[in-house]
Amino acid sequence: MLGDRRPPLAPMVRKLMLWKKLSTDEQEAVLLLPYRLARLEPGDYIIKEGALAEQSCLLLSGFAYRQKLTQDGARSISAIHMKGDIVDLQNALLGCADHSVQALTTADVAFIPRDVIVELAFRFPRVGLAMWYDTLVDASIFREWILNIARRDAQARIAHLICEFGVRLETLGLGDRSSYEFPMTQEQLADATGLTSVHVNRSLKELELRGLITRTVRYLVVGDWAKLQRAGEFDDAYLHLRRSETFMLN
Amino acid sequence: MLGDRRPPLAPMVRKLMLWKKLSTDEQEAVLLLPYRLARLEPGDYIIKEGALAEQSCLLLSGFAYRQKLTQDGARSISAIHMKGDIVDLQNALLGCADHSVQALTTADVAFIPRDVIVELAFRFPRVGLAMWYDTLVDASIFREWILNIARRDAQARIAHLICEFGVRLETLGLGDRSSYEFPMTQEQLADATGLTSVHVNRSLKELELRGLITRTVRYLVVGDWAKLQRAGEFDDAYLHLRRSETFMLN
DNA sequence: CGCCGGTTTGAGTCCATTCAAGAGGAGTGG
DNA sequence: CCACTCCTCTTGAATGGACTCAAACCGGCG
Repeated sequence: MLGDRRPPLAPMVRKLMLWKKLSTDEQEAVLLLPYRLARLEPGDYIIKEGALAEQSCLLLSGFAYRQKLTQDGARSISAIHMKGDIVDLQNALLGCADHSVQALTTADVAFIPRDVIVELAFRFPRVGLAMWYDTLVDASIFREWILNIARRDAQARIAHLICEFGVRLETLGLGDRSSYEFPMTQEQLADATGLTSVHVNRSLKELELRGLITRTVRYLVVGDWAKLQRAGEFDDAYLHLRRSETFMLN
Repeated sequence: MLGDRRPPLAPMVRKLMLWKKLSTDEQEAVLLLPYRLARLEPGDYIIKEGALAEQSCLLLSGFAYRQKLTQDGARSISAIHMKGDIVDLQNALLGCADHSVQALTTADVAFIPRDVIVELAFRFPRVGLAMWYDTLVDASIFREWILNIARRDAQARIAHLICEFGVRLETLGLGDRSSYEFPMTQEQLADATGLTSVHVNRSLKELELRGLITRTVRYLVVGDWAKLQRAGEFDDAYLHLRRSETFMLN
Protein backbone atom coordinates (compact mmCIF):
# COMPACT_ATOMS: atom_id res chain seq x y z
CA MET A 1 0.00 0.00 0.00
CA LEU A 2 1.09 3.54 -0.51
CA GLY A 3 2.50 4.70 2.78
CA ASP A 4 0.98 8.15 3.05
CA ARG A 5 -2.36 9.47 4.27
CA ARG A 6 -5.15 7.23 3.00
CA PRO A 7 -5.93 8.16 -0.56
CA PRO A 8 -9.66 8.45 -1.27
CA LEU A 9 -9.92 5.27 -3.30
CA ALA A 10 -8.14 3.13 -0.71
CA PRO A 11 -11.36 1.29 0.23
CA MET A 12 -11.60 0.04 -3.35
CA VAL A 13 -8.10 -1.41 -3.18
CA ARG A 14 -8.93 -3.06 0.11
CA LYS A 15 -12.05 -4.58 -1.37
CA LEU A 16 -10.30 -5.85 -4.50
CA MET A 17 -7.53 -7.34 -2.38
CA LEU A 18 -10.17 -9.53 -0.77
CA TRP A 19 -10.40 -11.29 -4.10
CA LYS A 20 -6.84 -11.07 -5.34
CA LYS A 21 -3.42 -10.06 -4.14
CA LEU A 22 -2.37 -6.98 -6.09
CA SER A 23 1.13 -5.69 -6.71
CA THR A 24 2.13 -2.15 -5.73
CA ASP A 25 1.83 -1.10 -9.36
CA GLU A 26 -1.64 -2.50 -9.62
CA GLN A 27 -2.75 -0.91 -6.37
CA GLU A 28 -1.36 2.41 -7.46
CA ALA A 29 -3.16 2.22 -10.77
CA VAL A 30 -6.45 1.80 -8.93
CA LEU A 31 -5.71 4.69 -6.59
CA LEU A 32 -4.93 6.93 -9.53
CA LEU A 33 -8.31 6.44 -11.18
CA PRO A 34 -10.01 9.76 -11.87
CA TYR A 35 -13.07 10.33 -9.70
CA ARG A 36 -15.64 12.84 -8.55
CA LEU A 37 -16.57 12.90 -4.88
CA ALA A 38 -20.11 13.45 -3.62
CA ARG A 39 -21.98 13.29 -0.34
CA LEU A 40 -25.40 11.68 -0.42
CA GLU A 41 -28.29 11.83 2.00
CA PRO A 42 -30.59 8.88 2.77
CA GLY A 43 -32.80 8.12 -0.21
CA ASP A 44 -30.64 9.98 -2.73
CA TYR A 45 -30.28 8.11 -5.98
CA ILE A 46 -26.92 6.85 -7.14
CA ILE A 47 -28.62 5.59 -10.25
CA LYS A 48 -32.27 5.36 -11.18
CA GLU A 49 -33.86 2.39 -12.93
CA GLY A 50 -34.09 3.03 -16.65
CA ALA A 51 -31.40 5.69 -16.72
CA LEU A 52 -28.16 5.53 -18.68
CA ALA A 53 -25.30 4.54 -16.43
CA GLU A 54 -22.11 6.13 -17.62
CA GLN A 55 -20.14 5.97 -14.44
CA SER A 56 -19.49 3.52 -11.72
CA CYS A 57 -19.79 4.45 -8.08
CA LEU A 58 -17.58 3.54 -5.15
CA LEU A 59 -18.97 3.71 -1.62
CA LEU A 60 -16.47 5.47 0.66
CA SER A 61 -18.64 5.60 3.76
CA GLY A 62 -22.18 4.79 4.77
CA PHE A 63 -24.55 2.27 3.22
CA ALA A 64 -26.53 1.90 0.01
CA TYR A 65 -29.11 -0.52 -1.37
CA ARG A 66 -30.39 -1.81 -4.70
CA GLN A 67 -34.09 -1.84 -5.34
CA LYS A 68 -36.73 -2.65 -7.93
CA LEU A 69 -40.43 -1.87 -7.88
CA THR A 70 -43.50 -3.74 -9.07
CA GLN A 71 -46.20 -1.99 -11.10
CA ASP A 72 -48.21 -1.11 -8.04
CA GLY A 73 -45.24 0.20 -6.12
CA ALA A 74 -44.30 -2.76 -3.96
CA ARG A 75 -40.59 -2.68 -3.37
CA SER A 76 -37.91 -5.33 -3.42
CA ILE A 77 -34.45 -4.65 -2.05
CA SER A 78 -31.96 -6.99 -3.66
CA ALA A 79 -28.70 -5.95 -2.03
CA ILE A 80 -27.13 -3.89 0.71
CA HIS A 81 -23.76 -2.31 0.13
CA MET A 82 -21.10 -0.93 2.41
CA LYS A 83 -17.78 0.89 2.40
CA GLY A 84 -15.48 -0.20 -0.40
CA ASP A 85 -18.21 -1.77 -2.49
CA ILE A 86 -18.13 -0.87 -6.14
CA VAL A 87 -21.80 -0.22 -6.16
CA ASP A 88 -22.57 0.42 -9.72
CA LEU A 89 -20.29 -1.67 -11.80
CA GLN A 90 -23.27 -3.81 -12.75
CA ASN A 91 -25.40 -1.01 -14.16
CA ALA A 92 -22.45 0.84 -15.61
CA LEU A 93 -21.17 -2.05 -17.67
CA LEU A 94 -24.63 -3.00 -18.84
CA GLY A 95 -25.38 0.55 -19.87
CA CYS A 96 -29.04 0.87 -19.04
CA ALA A 97 -29.89 0.52 -15.37
CA ASP A 98 -32.31 -2.32 -14.70
CA HIS A 99 -32.68 -1.27 -11.06
CA SER A 100 -32.11 1.70 -8.79
CA VAL A 101 -29.35 2.20 -6.27
CA GLN A 102 -29.94 4.58 -3.39
CA ALA A 103 -28.18 5.78 -0.29
CA LEU A 104 -29.42 4.03 2.83
CA THR A 105 -27.64 6.38 5.21
CA THR A 106 -25.63 9.52 4.69
CA ALA A 107 -22.87 8.32 2.43
CA ASP A 108 -19.73 9.49 0.68
CA VAL A 109 -19.20 8.18 -2.80
CA ALA A 110 -16.74 8.50 -5.66
CA PHE A 111 -18.02 8.42 -9.21
CA ILE A 112 -15.62 6.90 -11.72
CA PRO A 113 -16.17 6.99 -15.49
CA ARG A 114 -17.03 3.61 -16.88
CA ASP A 115 -14.48 3.52 -19.71
CA VAL A 116 -11.60 4.27 -17.35
CA ILE A 117 -12.59 1.26 -15.28
CA VAL A 118 -12.80 -0.99 -18.31
CA GLU A 119 -9.51 0.28 -19.60
CA LEU A 120 -7.89 -0.43 -16.24
CA ALA A 121 -9.42 -3.91 -16.13
CA PHE A 122 -7.69 -4.91 -19.32
CA ARG A 123 -4.42 -3.05 -18.76
CA PHE A 124 -4.06 -4.88 -15.44
CA PRO A 125 -5.72 -8.28 -15.87
CA ARG A 126 -5.37 -9.11 -12.20
CA VAL A 127 -7.29 -5.98 -11.30
CA GLY A 128 -9.82 -6.85 -13.96
CA LEU A 129 -10.21 -10.33 -12.57
CA ALA A 130 -10.67 -8.95 -9.08
CA MET A 131 -13.45 -6.68 -10.35
CA TRP A 132 -15.03 -9.54 -12.24
CA TYR A 133 -14.87 -11.67 -9.08
CA ASP A 134 -16.51 -8.86 -7.20
CA THR A 135 -19.52 -8.84 -9.50
CA LEU A 136 -19.66 -12.64 -9.32
CA VAL A 137 -19.74 -12.58 -5.54
CA ASP A 138 -22.60 -10.09 -5.75
CA ALA A 139 -24.37 -12.60 -7.97
CA SER A 140 -23.72 -15.37 -5.46
CA ILE A 141 -25.36 -13.24 -2.79
CA PHE A 142 -28.38 -12.74 -5.07
CA ARG A 143 -28.73 -16.51 -5.36
CA GLU A 144 -28.60 -16.91 -1.62
CA TRP A 145 -31.25 -14.22 -1.22
CA ILE A 146 -33.47 -16.03 -3.69
CA LEU A 147 -33.20 -19.15 -1.56
CA ASN A 148 -33.73 -17.11 1.58
CA ILE A 149 -36.91 -15.47 0.34
CA ALA A 150 -38.26 -18.49 -1.49
CA ARG A 151 -37.77 -21.21 1.05
CA ARG A 152 -37.25 -19.93 4.58
CA ASP A 153 -39.79 -18.63 7.08
CA ALA A 154 -39.84 -15.09 8.42
CA GLN A 155 -37.58 -15.55 11.42
CA ALA A 156 -34.99 -17.48 9.45
CA ARG A 157 -34.97 -14.90 6.66
CA ILE A 158 -34.30 -12.11 9.10
CA ALA A 159 -31.75 -14.07 11.10
CA HIS A 160 -29.94 -14.86 7.87
CA LEU A 161 -29.79 -11.26 6.81
CA ILE A 162 -28.52 -10.19 10.21
CA CYS A 163 -25.76 -12.79 10.08
CA GLU A 164 -24.72 -11.79 6.58
CA PHE A 165 -24.63 -8.15 7.52
CA GLY A 166 -22.47 -8.81 10.55
CA VAL A 167 -19.98 -10.97 8.72
CA ARG A 168 -19.60 -8.50 5.90
CA LEU A 169 -19.11 -5.61 8.30
CA GLU A 170 -16.45 -7.56 10.13
CA THR A 171 -14.69 -8.56 6.92
CA LEU A 172 -14.40 -4.95 5.88
CA GLY A 173 -13.14 -3.99 9.32
CA LEU A 174 -16.23 -1.91 10.03
CA GLY A 175 -17.26 -3.57 13.25
CA ASP A 176 -17.95 -6.69 15.19
CA ARG A 177 -20.31 -9.33 13.82
CA SER A 178 -22.08 -9.72 17.12
CA SER A 179 -22.73 -6.10 17.95
CA TYR A 180 -23.18 -3.36 15.42
CA GLU A 181 -25.19 -0.39 14.31
CA PHE A 182 -27.93 -1.64 12.06
CA PRO A 183 -28.89 1.02 9.52
CA MET A 184 -32.11 -0.41 8.09
CA THR A 185 -35.64 0.47 9.12
CA GLN A 186 -38.03 -2.41 9.64
CA GLU A 187 -39.76 -1.45 6.44
CA GLN A 188 -36.50 -1.77 4.50
CA LEU A 189 -35.77 -5.02 6.27
CA ALA A 190 -39.20 -6.19 5.11
CA ASP A 191 -38.47 -5.24 1.51
CA ALA A 192 -35.17 -7.12 1.68
CA THR A 193 -36.81 -10.28 2.98
CA GLY A 194 -40.07 -10.26 1.04
CA LEU A 195 -42.18 -9.65 4.13
CA THR A 196 -44.31 -6.81 5.47
CA SER A 197 -42.95 -4.41 8.06
CA VAL A 198 -45.60 -5.52 10.51
CA HIS A 199 -44.50 -9.10 10.31
CA VAL A 200 -40.84 -8.14 10.50
CA ASN A 201 -41.62 -6.36 13.72
CA ARG A 202 -43.26 -9.41 15.20
CA SER A 203 -40.50 -11.71 14.02
CA LEU A 204 -37.79 -9.49 15.47
CA LYS A 205 -39.59 -9.60 18.76
CA GLU A 206 -39.67 -13.38 18.58
CA LEU A 207 -35.96 -13.55 17.88
CA GLU A 208 -35.40 -11.29 20.86
CA LEU A 209 -37.65 -13.46 23.02
CA ARG A 210 -35.64 -16.49 22.03
CA GLY A 211 -32.54 -14.66 23.21
CA LEU A 212 -30.87 -14.57 19.82
CA ILE A 213 -30.64 -10.81 19.54
CA THR A 214 -31.16 -7.64 21.54
CA ARG A 215 -32.20 -4.38 19.99
CA THR A 216 -31.99 -0.78 20.99
CA VAL A 217 -32.63 2.08 18.62
CA ARG A 218 -30.95 1.15 15.34
CA TYR A 219 -28.42 -0.90 17.24
CA LEU A 220 -28.22 -4.63 17.29
CA VAL A 221 -26.53 -7.06 19.65
CA VAL A 222 -26.36 -10.72 18.77
CA GLY A 223 -26.94 -12.57 22.01
CA ASP A 224 -25.97 -15.98 20.73
CA TRP A 225 -24.18 -16.08 17.42
CA ALA A 226 -24.26 -19.86 17.09
CA LYS A 227 -27.99 -20.01 17.68
CA LEU A 228 -28.72 -17.09 15.38
CA GLN A 229 -26.63 -18.72 12.70
CA ARG A 230 -28.57 -21.94 13.11
CA ALA A 231 -31.88 -20.09 13.10
CA GLY A 232 -30.97 -18.39 9.83
CA GLU A 233 -29.24 -21.44 8.34
CA PHE A 234 -26.34 -19.11 7.74
CA ASP A 235 -23.23 -20.57 6.16
CA ASP A 236 -20.87 -17.92 4.84
CA ALA A 237 -19.49 -20.06 2.02
CA TYR A 238 -21.52 -18.10 -0.51
CA LEU A 239 -19.65 -14.92 0.40
CA HIS A 240 -16.46 -16.56 -0.89
CA LEU A 241 -14.31 -14.91 1.75
CA ARG A 242 -12.04 -17.84 2.42
CA ARG A 243 -10.60 -18.20 -1.04
CA SER A 244 -7.98 -20.87 -0.89
CA GLU A 245 -4.95 -19.73 -2.87
CA THR A 246 -5.28 -22.75 -5.12
CA PHE A 247 -8.11 -21.02 -6.87
CA MET A 248 -6.37 -17.79 -7.50
CA LEU A 249 -5.04 -17.64 -10.99
CA ASN A 250 -1.77 -16.01 -12.09
CA MET B 1 -18.29 -16.72 -38.90
CA LEU B 2 -16.26 -19.56 -40.16
CA GLY B 3 -17.94 -20.74 -43.30
CA ASP B 4 -17.84 -24.49 -42.81
CA ARG B 5 -20.02 -26.96 -40.92
CA ARG B 6 -20.98 -25.54 -37.57
CA PRO B 7 -18.11 -25.97 -35.17
CA PRO B 8 -19.15 -27.32 -31.77
CA LEU B 9 -18.60 -24.08 -29.90
CA ALA B 10 -20.62 -21.99 -32.35
CA PRO B 11 -23.47 -21.49 -29.84
CA MET B 12 -21.03 -19.74 -27.53
CA VAL B 13 -20.03 -17.32 -30.25
CA ARG B 14 -23.67 -16.65 -30.99
CA LYS B 15 -24.37 -15.96 -27.34
CA LEU B 16 -21.37 -13.65 -26.91
CA MET B 17 -22.34 -11.76 -30.06
CA LEU B 18 -25.59 -10.87 -28.31
CA TRP B 19 -23.49 -8.70 -26.06
CA LYS B 20 -20.76 -7.54 -28.38
CA LYS B 21 -19.86 -7.61 -32.04
CA LEU B 22 -16.79 -9.76 -32.44
CA SER B 23 -14.25 -9.72 -35.26
CA THR B 24 -13.47 -12.86 -37.25
CA ASP B 25 -10.26 -13.28 -35.27
CA GLU B 26 -12.08 -13.04 -32.00
CA GLN B 27 -14.76 -15.47 -33.11
CA GLU B 28 -12.17 -17.92 -34.27
CA ALA B 29 -10.30 -17.71 -31.00
CA VAL B 30 -13.46 -18.71 -29.18
CA LEU B 31 -14.13 -21.58 -31.55
CA LEU B 32 -10.61 -22.87 -31.07
CA LEU B 33 -10.94 -23.20 -27.31
CA PRO B 34 -10.11 -26.71 -26.14
CA TYR B 35 -13.11 -28.62 -24.85
CA ARG B 36 -14.43 -31.98 -23.79
CA LEU B 37 -17.89 -33.02 -24.96
CA ALA B 38 -20.38 -34.87 -22.81
CA ARG B 39 -23.99 -35.92 -22.94
CA LEU B 40 -26.00 -35.52 -19.76
CA GLU B 41 -29.28 -37.04 -18.67
CA PRO B 42 -31.93 -35.18 -16.63
CA GLY B 43 -30.70 -34.64 -13.08
CA ASP B 44 -27.02 -35.22 -13.88
CA TYR B 45 -24.75 -32.77 -12.12
CA ILE B 46 -22.66 -30.30 -14.07
CA ILE B 47 -21.26 -29.10 -10.79
CA LYS B 48 -22.22 -29.91 -7.22
CA GLU B 49 -22.44 -27.34 -4.44
CA GLY B 50 -19.25 -27.31 -2.40
CA ALA B 51 -17.12 -28.90 -5.10
CA LEU B 52 -14.06 -27.35 -6.71
CA ALA B 53 -14.95 -25.94 -10.10
CA GLU B 54 -12.01 -26.19 -12.40
CA GLN B 55 -13.80 -25.95 -15.68
CA SER B 56 -16.55 -23.97 -17.21
CA CYS B 57 -19.42 -25.60 -19.05
CA LEU B 58 -21.12 -24.58 -22.25
CA LEU B 59 -24.63 -25.82 -23.00
CA LEU B 60 -24.82 -27.08 -26.58
CA SER B 61 -28.35 -28.47 -26.47
CA GLY B 62 -31.07 -29.04 -23.91
CA PHE B 63 -31.66 -27.18 -20.66
CA ALA B 64 -30.03 -26.89 -17.26
CA TYR B 65 -30.83 -25.21 -13.96
CA ARG B 66 -29.07 -23.83 -10.90
CA GLN B 67 -30.23 -24.87 -7.48
CA LYS B 68 -29.53 -24.49 -3.79
CA LEU B 69 -31.01 -26.41 -0.87
CA THR B 70 -32.00 -25.45 2.65
CA GLN B 71 -30.97 -27.58 5.63
CA ASP B 72 -34.15 -29.60 5.53
CA GLY B 73 -33.97 -30.21 1.82
CA ALA B 74 -36.31 -27.56 0.44
CA ARG B 75 -35.08 -26.55 -2.97
CA SER B 76 -34.67 -23.21 -4.69
CA ILE B 77 -34.02 -22.99 -8.40
CA SER B 78 -32.31 -19.71 -9.19
CA ALA B 79 -31.84 -19.92 -12.93
CA ILE B 80 -32.74 -21.83 -16.07
CA HIS B 81 -30.21 -22.10 -18.86
CA MET B 82 -30.45 -22.94 -22.51
CA LYS B 83 -28.34 -23.56 -25.60
CA GLY B 84 -25.32 -21.30 -25.81
CA ASP B 85 -25.32 -20.33 -22.16
CA ILE B 86 -21.98 -20.47 -20.46
CA VAL B 87 -23.43 -22.25 -17.54
CA ASP B 88 -20.61 -22.45 -15.13
CA LEU B 89 -18.51 -19.39 -15.55
CA GLN B 90 -19.76 -18.20 -12.17
CA ASN B 91 -18.65 -21.20 -10.19
CA ALA B 92 -15.52 -21.72 -12.22
CA LEU B 93 -14.15 -18.26 -11.66
CA LEU B 94 -15.06 -18.26 -7.99
CA GLY B 95 -13.41 -21.64 -7.50
CA CYS B 96 -15.67 -23.24 -4.94
CA ALA B 97 -19.22 -23.86 -6.13
CA ASP B 98 -21.79 -22.13 -3.94
CA HIS B 99 -24.63 -23.89 -5.74
CA SER B 100 -25.31 -26.89 -7.95
CA VAL B 101 -25.99 -26.92 -11.66
CA GLN B 102 -27.89 -29.85 -13.12
CA ALA B 103 -29.27 -30.96 -16.45
CA LEU B 104 -33.00 -30.31 -16.74
CA THR B 105 -33.39 -32.35 -19.90
CA THR B 106 -31.05 -34.53 -21.86
CA ALA B 107 -28.29 -32.11 -22.75
CA ASP B 108 -25.04 -31.88 -24.65
CA VAL B 109 -22.32 -29.85 -23.01
CA ALA B 110 -18.73 -28.83 -23.60
CA PHE B 111 -16.39 -28.51 -20.64
CA ILE B 112 -13.70 -25.88 -21.03
CA PRO B 113 -10.79 -25.45 -18.59
CA ARG B 114 -11.11 -22.33 -16.53
CA ASP B 115 -7.64 -20.92 -17.13
CA VAL B 116 -8.04 -21.13 -20.90
CA ILE B 117 -11.17 -19.02 -20.62
CA VAL B 118 -9.48 -16.45 -18.44
CA GLU B 119 -6.50 -16.34 -20.72
CA LEU B 120 -8.78 -15.77 -23.71
CA ALA B 121 -10.67 -13.05 -21.88
CA PHE B 122 -7.56 -10.97 -21.44
CA ARG B 123 -5.95 -11.75 -24.77
CA PHE B 124 -9.12 -10.56 -26.50
CA PRO B 125 -10.61 -7.85 -24.28
CA ARG B 126 -13.77 -7.63 -26.35
CA VAL B 127 -14.38 -11.33 -25.82
CA GLY B 128 -13.60 -10.83 -22.15
CA LEU B 129 -16.06 -7.98 -21.91
CA ALA B 130 -18.72 -10.05 -23.62
CA MET B 131 -18.21 -12.82 -21.08
CA TRP B 132 -18.28 -10.33 -18.24
CA TYR B 133 -21.51 -8.87 -19.64
CA ASP B 134 -22.93 -12.34 -19.80
CA THR B 135 -22.37 -12.91 -16.09
CA LEU B 136 -23.81 -9.47 -15.38
CA VAL B 137 -26.97 -10.24 -17.30
CA ASP B 138 -27.31 -13.42 -15.28
CA ALA B 139 -27.07 -11.26 -12.17
CA SER B 140 -29.75 -8.96 -13.53
CA ILE B 141 -32.03 -11.94 -13.96
CA PHE B 142 -31.35 -12.97 -10.36
CA ARG B 143 -32.48 -9.53 -9.22
CA GLU B 144 -35.67 -9.80 -11.22
CA TRP B 145 -36.34 -13.22 -9.72
CA ILE B 146 -35.87 -11.80 -6.24
CA LEU B 147 -38.53 -9.21 -7.03
CA ASN B 148 -40.72 -11.85 -8.61
CA ILE B 149 -40.61 -14.17 -5.63
CA ALA B 150 -40.67 -11.45 -2.98
CA ARG B 151 -43.44 -9.25 -4.23
CA ARG B 152 -45.73 -10.91 -6.76
CA ASP B 153 -48.54 -13.41 -6.20
CA ALA B 154 -48.51 -16.96 -7.49
CA GLN B 155 -50.14 -16.37 -10.86
CA ALA B 156 -47.94 -13.37 -11.62
CA ARG B 157 -44.79 -15.24 -10.67
CA ILE B 158 -45.61 -18.08 -13.01
CA ALA B 159 -46.75 -15.80 -15.81
CA HIS B 160 -43.50 -13.88 -15.47
CA LEU B 161 -41.38 -16.99 -15.70
CA ILE B 162 -43.30 -18.20 -18.75
CA CYS B 163 -42.76 -14.86 -20.48
CA GLU B 164 -39.06 -14.81 -19.69
CA PHE B 165 -38.63 -18.34 -20.92
CA GLY B 166 -40.37 -17.58 -24.20
CA VAL B 167 -38.43 -14.43 -24.90
CA ARG B 168 -35.11 -16.08 -24.18
CA LEU B 169 -35.95 -19.04 -26.39
CA GLU B 170 -36.89 -16.71 -29.20
CA THR B 171 -33.75 -14.63 -28.79
CA LEU B 172 -31.59 -17.70 -29.15
CA GLY B 173 -33.56 -18.81 -32.19
CA LEU B 174 -34.89 -21.86 -30.36
CA GLY B 175 -38.57 -21.24 -30.89
CA ASP B 176 -41.50 -18.92 -30.77
CA ARG B 177 -42.29 -16.99 -27.62
CA SER B 178 -45.96 -17.81 -27.80
CA SER B 179 -45.78 -21.53 -28.35
CA TYR B 180 -42.99 -23.75 -27.17
CA GLU B 181 -42.02 -26.94 -25.48
CA PHE B 182 -41.80 -26.29 -21.78
CA PRO B 183 -39.26 -28.59 -20.14
CA MET B 184 -40.02 -28.04 -16.45
CA THR B 185 -42.18 -30.21 -14.23
CA GLN B 186 -44.64 -28.39 -11.99
CA GLU B 187 -42.45 -29.24 -9.05
CA GLN B 188 -39.46 -27.54 -10.66
CA LEU B 189 -41.65 -24.62 -11.60
CA ALA B 190 -42.62 -24.42 -7.94
CA ASP B 191 -38.99 -24.39 -6.83
CA ALA B 192 -38.25 -21.62 -9.31
CA THR B 193 -41.09 -19.45 -8.06
CA GLY B 194 -40.94 -20.16 -4.34
CA LEU B 195 -44.27 -21.98 -4.31
CA THR B 196 -45.42 -25.57 -3.79
CA SER B 197 -46.18 -27.83 -6.72
CA VAL B 198 -49.79 -28.11 -5.59
CA HIS B 199 -50.26 -24.39 -5.72
CA VAL B 200 -48.47 -24.13 -9.04
CA ASN B 201 -50.92 -26.63 -10.42
CA ARG B 202 -53.88 -24.60 -9.26
CA SER B 203 -52.39 -21.34 -10.51
CA LEU B 204 -51.64 -22.80 -13.93
CA LYS B 205 -55.24 -23.89 -14.14
CA GLU B 206 -56.35 -20.36 -13.28
CA LEU B 207 -54.13 -18.89 -15.97
CA GLU B 208 -55.62 -21.35 -18.40
CA LEU B 209 -59.13 -20.45 -17.27
CA ARG B 210 -58.38 -16.80 -17.89
CA GLY B 211 -57.37 -17.71 -21.41
CA LEU B 212 -53.74 -16.64 -21.03
CA ILE B 213 -52.22 -20.02 -21.76
CA THR B 214 -53.09 -23.49 -22.97
CA ARG B 215 -51.22 -26.57 -21.90
CA THR B 216 -50.81 -30.01 -23.26
CA VAL B 217 -48.20 -32.45 -22.03
CA ARG B 218 -45.01 -30.44 -21.54
CA TYR B 219 -46.09 -28.07 -24.24
CA LEU B 220 -47.25 -24.55 -23.75
CA VAL B 221 -49.23 -22.17 -25.93
CA VAL B 222 -49.61 -18.56 -24.93
CA GLY B 223 -53.15 -17.62 -25.82
CA ASP B 224 -52.77 -13.92 -25.33
CA TRP B 225 -49.21 -12.64 -25.04
CA ALA B 226 -50.18 -9.10 -24.11
CA LYS B 227 -52.43 -10.28 -21.30
CA LEU B 228 -49.91 -12.79 -20.02
CA GLN B 229 -47.26 -10.11 -20.05
CA ARG B 230 -49.52 -7.83 -18.05
CA ALA B 231 -50.41 -10.61 -15.65
CA GLY B 232 -46.73 -11.28 -15.00
CA GLU B 233 -45.69 -7.63 -15.09
CA PHE B 234 -43.14 -8.75 -17.62
CA ASP B 235 -40.86 -6.09 -19.10
CA ASP B 236 -37.84 -7.56 -20.85
CA ALA B 237 -35.56 -4.60 -20.11
CA TYR B 238 -33.75 -6.61 -17.45
CA LEU B 239 -32.64 -9.12 -20.07
CA HIS B 240 -30.62 -6.34 -21.73
CA LEU B 241 -31.30 -7.67 -25.21
CA ARG B 242 -31.76 -4.33 -26.90
CA ARG B 243 -28.34 -2.89 -26.22
CA SER B 244 -28.13 0.44 -27.98
CA GLU B 245 -24.76 0.70 -29.67
CA THR B 246 -23.95 3.81 -27.67
CA PHE B 247 -23.25 1.61 -24.69
CA MET B 248 -20.90 -0.72 -26.41
CA LEU B 249 -17.34 0.19 -25.69
CA ASN B 250 -14.40 -0.11 -28.11
C1' DC C 1 -50.33 -55.47 -16.48
C1' DG C 2 -48.61 -52.94 -12.85
C1' DC C 3 -45.41 -49.69 -11.45
C1' DC C 4 -43.82 -44.90 -11.18
C1' DG C 5 -43.21 -40.08 -11.70
C1' DG C 6 -45.94 -36.37 -12.51
C1' DT C 7 -50.51 -34.13 -12.31
C1' DT C 8 -54.94 -33.10 -10.34
C1' DT C 9 -58.34 -32.31 -6.75
C1' DG C 10 -60.32 -31.73 -2.00
C1' DA C 11 -60.38 -30.31 2.81
C1' DG C 12 -58.43 -28.20 6.66
C1' DT C 13 -54.79 -25.34 8.58
C1' DC C 14 -51.50 -21.70 9.26
C1' DC C 15 -48.19 -18.18 8.38
C1' DA C 16 -48.12 -13.87 6.85
C1' DT C 17 -51.03 -10.04 5.35
C1' DT C 18 -54.28 -6.29 5.80
C1' DC C 19 -56.44 -2.85 8.23
C1' DA C 20 -56.41 0.07 11.97
C1' DA C 21 -54.97 2.55 15.78
C1' DG C 22 -51.76 4.00 19.25
C1' DA C 23 -46.98 4.97 21.13
C1' DG C 24 -42.37 6.77 20.88
C1' DG C 25 -38.76 10.02 19.19
C1' DA C 26 -36.63 13.52 16.42
C1' DG C 27 -36.98 17.78 14.33
C1' DT C 28 -39.38 22.31 13.46
C1' DG C 29 -41.37 26.48 14.46
C1' DG C 30 -44.10 29.61 17.17
C1' DC D 1 -40.56 25.23 26.09
C1' DC D 2 -44.43 23.38 24.28
C1' DA D 3 -47.29 22.26 20.25
C1' DC D 4 -47.18 19.98 16.00
C1' DT D 5 -45.70 17.01 12.42
C1' DC D 6 -43.57 13.20 10.44
C1' DC D 7 -41.66 8.83 10.58
C1' DT D 8 -40.86 4.58 12.64
C1' DC D 9 -42.15 1.17 15.70
C1' DT D 10 -45.64 -1.54 18.13
C1' DT D 11 -49.81 -4.10 18.97
C1' DG D 12 -54.51 -6.18 18.09
C1' DA D 13 -58.05 -8.44 15.34
C1' DA D 14 -59.66 -10.33 11.21
C1' DT D 15 -58.68 -12.12 6.71
C1' DG D 16 -56.68 -14.73 3.11
C1' DG D 17 -53.26 -16.79 0.01
C1' DA D 18 -50.50 -20.46 0.03
C1' DC D 19 -49.36 -24.73 2.50
C1' DT D 20 -50.05 -29.49 4.26
C1' DC D 21 -51.87 -33.81 4.08
C1' DA D 22 -53.99 -37.15 1.48
C1' DA D 23 -55.96 -39.55 -2.16
C1' DA D 24 -56.99 -40.33 -6.91
C1' DC D 25 -55.76 -39.98 -11.69
C1' DC D 26 -53.01 -40.40 -15.78
C1' DG D 27 -49.68 -41.73 -19.26
C1' DG D 28 -45.42 -43.98 -20.36
C1' DC D 29 -42.69 -47.87 -19.95
C1' DG D 30 -40.50 -52.15 -18.53
